[in-house]
Amino acid sequence: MGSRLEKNSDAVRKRIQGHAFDDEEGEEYEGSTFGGFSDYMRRKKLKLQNLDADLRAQTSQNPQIFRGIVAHVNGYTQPSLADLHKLIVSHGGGFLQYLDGKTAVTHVIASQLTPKKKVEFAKYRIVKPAWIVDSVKAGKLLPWNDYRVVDEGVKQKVLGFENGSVVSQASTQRRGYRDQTETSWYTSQMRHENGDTEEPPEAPPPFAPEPGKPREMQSPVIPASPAVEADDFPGVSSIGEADLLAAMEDVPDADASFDEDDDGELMRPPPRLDPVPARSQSKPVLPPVQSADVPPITQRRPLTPEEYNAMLWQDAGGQPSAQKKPLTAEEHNAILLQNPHMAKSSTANPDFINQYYRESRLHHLSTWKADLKAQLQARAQEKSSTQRTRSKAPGARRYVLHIDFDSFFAAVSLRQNPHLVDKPVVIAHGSGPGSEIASCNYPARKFGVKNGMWMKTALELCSELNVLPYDFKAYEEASRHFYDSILAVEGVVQSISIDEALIDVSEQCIKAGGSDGKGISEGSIYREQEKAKQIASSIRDAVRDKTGCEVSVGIGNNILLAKVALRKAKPAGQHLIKPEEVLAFLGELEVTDLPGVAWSIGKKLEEIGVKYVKDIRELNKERLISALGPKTGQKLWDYSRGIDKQEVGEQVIRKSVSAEINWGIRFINQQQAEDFVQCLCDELSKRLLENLVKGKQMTMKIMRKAADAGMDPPKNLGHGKCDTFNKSVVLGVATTDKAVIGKEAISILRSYGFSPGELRGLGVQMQKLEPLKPMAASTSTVESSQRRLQFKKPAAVPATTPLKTTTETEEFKSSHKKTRPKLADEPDPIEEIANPKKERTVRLMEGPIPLPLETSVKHRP
DNA sequence: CAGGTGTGGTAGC
DNA sequence: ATCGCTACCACACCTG
Repeated sequence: MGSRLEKNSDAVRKRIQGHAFDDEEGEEYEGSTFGGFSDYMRRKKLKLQNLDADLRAQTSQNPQIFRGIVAHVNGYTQPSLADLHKLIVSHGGGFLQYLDGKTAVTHVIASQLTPKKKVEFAKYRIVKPAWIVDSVKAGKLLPWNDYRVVDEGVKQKVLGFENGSVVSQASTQRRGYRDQTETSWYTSQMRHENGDTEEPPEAPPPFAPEPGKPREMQSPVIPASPAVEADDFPGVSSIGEADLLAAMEDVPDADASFDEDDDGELMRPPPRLDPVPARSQSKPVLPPVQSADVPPITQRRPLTPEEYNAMLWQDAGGQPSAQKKPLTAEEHNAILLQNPHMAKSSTANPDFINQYYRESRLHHLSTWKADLKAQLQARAQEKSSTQRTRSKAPGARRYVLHIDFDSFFAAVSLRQNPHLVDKPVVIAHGSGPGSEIASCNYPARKFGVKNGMWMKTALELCSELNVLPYDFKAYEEASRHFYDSILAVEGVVQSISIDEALIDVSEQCIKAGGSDGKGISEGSIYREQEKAKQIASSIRDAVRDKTGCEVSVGIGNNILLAKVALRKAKPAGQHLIKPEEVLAFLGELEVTDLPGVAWSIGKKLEEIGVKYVKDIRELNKERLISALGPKTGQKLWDYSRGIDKQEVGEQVIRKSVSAEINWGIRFINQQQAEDFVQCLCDELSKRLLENLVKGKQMTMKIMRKAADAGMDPPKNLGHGKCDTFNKSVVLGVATTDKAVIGKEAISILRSYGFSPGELRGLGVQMQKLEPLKPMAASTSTVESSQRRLQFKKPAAVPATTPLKTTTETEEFKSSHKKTRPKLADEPDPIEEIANPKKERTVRLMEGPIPLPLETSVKHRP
């Protein structure tokens, strides 16, 4: 296995090669030679002062094989520095005269290096000039590895590898986030204040506007939105291109967001983080176009779908033309988003985040689960504080019920459409090929349709599929009835999801058996089992009664067995696994039927000859552990023998809060990406407040289009094949402040220097959580967690346990008294809680949020 | 070896 | 068209 560094390096190479490939595809570059001035007169005349930009513009018909590369030449070379410079720039590369150790040169070109230089350049890829020359001759980017100056054996620690990918569309790149800020933005700011200047005077700042570039090129013209209309699209060149470019420019006050909190040095970003025009950041290789050529946007009409398609088709490389080159990711997105339907469902829509979360089933499932977990914990805590009798006899038999709706979404939605119950039905947003099937009824399953499947596949299996829409509100209601029924049973309850729960009813069953639950008394065991079956049966009746839907129940002596029994129980049934059946039952299951075993572990097991659970028993524990790791190995060893030590209802406190979106992400400039990240951080901050926690560590998650992935993934507005990048930063102090979180997140995003158009997914996460305030905990914890899903009257007992009682209490007191400088824009948590109405308005769910309390309180322990 | 970070896998419909 | 979330665990690898 390669190291992460090597893996990233591979990714970079793939990407570089991918670019070369993209560029070759669909365009004829034959005959274009270095300099490539032959087409010059055919091109629009451009007033440019910047030599590199000029050269690029003149030679954009050359294969842009060095796109994404930023080179620096060291020492005497053959060909000369000037010639290499021309070669690189005329083929899409970036060039830096100075190597200040901070800008992200991707390659250093040198014929040879002194030992000292080798050390100095240790973090760069050092290649021979022949790499450039040969690549140009070949018309494609050759692997730089073949032209290493430093021996293969020597570990070249390449700049930026640790940041993920070095090579991006950007001609220059920022240093890694860690390089700029050791721990957080604050510390870097401190260093700045101490006069640690980072830029040698002669070196241009990495992301500053290129000197000599006409100013109007770098500033903004039109925000991209559905409002952007175009009158014509004469191809992707001349005016059409100019339109797009204009639309892609940043808005004028790009740094306004950083200036608004003007209350001290702390809030000002370090100079190198200043927002810069998208042009210099994301589109360095593009020939600049005069804005004067852009007709006023208001004069244009929307494009017809055919026109969009035609444009995108050109992008796909169908038309060989010396004039045209593949669109950049930003150009592509700009065209895509001209389609109002696309714009509405993507980041181009200002209300995107709200709209998205309102419709995302996975978001709902996750938040429901978190809510339920919090409530059940509160309940358990309340219970244990009132009755201290939870003394489980060790070694006694246990009876666990796993209860679950049959095709939950489908069953609930079908109540409105009873005529379809015997027909194949799925729940999905639409019937397009990439629409995901959230739930399918049993008639549909007979065709092989499965949850999570894309519509395209499902329709191939079953052409007469009926698609019903989601009804999240109805699901919540059904769930409430479900949990009412579950909680009416005497036992320990654990929520698995909106429609699924575990109950440990051992106590009841053993009592019914009339023994201590340990000895082998057949009569007792029989009576225990019958009791469990009877409980299951009554739950099924109760839920059917209240919801009109079927639930199935698996019964076993531990969670594992209850879970696998449930598989056999479905649909509309129940199944109890007797102790003497356990080994035979489990043995015939495939390993991927075990909880926690899916395709990845399944594949690993297959490689060592394991397909069925019984095969696991043939392996010794060491073999299993060496293949899967110590924990997983041990767990599967146990599982295969029916052993599962986990208890129902084990309390786990929340360790992270996050918000991410990996669909509909289509930016056409850096500013949009950053604005979106800020919105995500606002959302995250809101969720922190709702959960009454603050976080000390933030992680930014980024998905970027894989080098070999097309611009448009098979799923509409989906993320397609991506590389993922995570970076975390430890904040000096735990916070909920969206401004602070946003700055850090944006800073990390920038440090990668990705082309905004290639971003496909973004997320922010807070960890190292601390409780927010003591007051909060006693007044409204329960409320905050029950705002959305409520099956029970709020308990009088706080739901959250302080993480560490002693220190936390201290911290509460101090933070309460201390007049810490209030950061701009920071909501006062106490204030927030004192005025819950403010919070109530925020929630995403439709309809009145607080569900009627009376209906849900059926049982009081 | 205890601690960190980043990556990957899994679960729910 | 389409709504590919989110919390948690485990692991690999690194540092001191």
